[in-house]
Amino acid sequence: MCMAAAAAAAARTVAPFDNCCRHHPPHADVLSSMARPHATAPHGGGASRSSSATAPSSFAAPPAAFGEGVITGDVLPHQLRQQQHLSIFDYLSDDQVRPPAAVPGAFVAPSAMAPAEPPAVVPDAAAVCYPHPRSMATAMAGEGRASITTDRIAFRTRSDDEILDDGYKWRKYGKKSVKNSPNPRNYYRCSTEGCNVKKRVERDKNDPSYVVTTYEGIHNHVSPGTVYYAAQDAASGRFFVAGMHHPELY
DNA sequence: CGGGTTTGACCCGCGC
DNA sequence: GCGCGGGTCAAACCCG
Repeated sequence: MCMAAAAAAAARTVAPFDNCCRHHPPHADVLSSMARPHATAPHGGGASRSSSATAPSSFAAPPAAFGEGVITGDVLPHQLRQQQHLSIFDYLSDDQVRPPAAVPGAFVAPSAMAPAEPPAVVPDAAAVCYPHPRSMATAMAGEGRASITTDRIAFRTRSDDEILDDGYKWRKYGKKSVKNSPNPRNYYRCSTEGCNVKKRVERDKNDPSYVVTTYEGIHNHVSPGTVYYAAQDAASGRFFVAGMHHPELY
């Protein structure tokens, strides 16, 4: 990805951090990040809010919020608050990791869409890839090329709540017990009309204290819990859109 | 009453 | 072809 695109990506990923600072993002590991270079439809997003009212989420920074980042280190709630005005790259630099290709969960304005680089390999021993079955089949059938790309990203968070408040509204449409795992897998779909983003949530079979969340697709709308706010430049006195915050924060 | 959840049934791809 | 497993559907139910 070119620097301009990276900068644009960084710019659009700062907001979710702001948006989520009222929550308590638990330890989060991005297990994989695979992006289809040319998405079939312009998508975009930011953060999301689970529709599961029964489980108020304590987390609001899934891949959408983390933007183009492979978060492998511990980000404690208070640390996040302190750093809420830093860009995604501030986090990335802390962990000495390079940003992966475009992250499905992030909102991307159609005009901001740019060809993504091949998916980054997460240098994390705990990294687990969750390629889309169809993409996997295609990759395996395609002349031995190993590139597997899809609008899917999986990451895990250490949290008591399985429902992560990422700013979007989700509707549960299925639950399935998975072989070799004592924990059921829950299926969610973005409640926004016309948005086909899905996510799967299940507890890590090896460590139940972790929740593995897999996003598939990219939101074609902004987060319902996100609003733009304007800031005034001290020098010029002009107003400009400075980012996104949740109204409750002020 | 509308929207979300639950849960059994169904569909489909894959391996044998 | 058959069985298995993952993903989705949809009717019933729940809740504010």
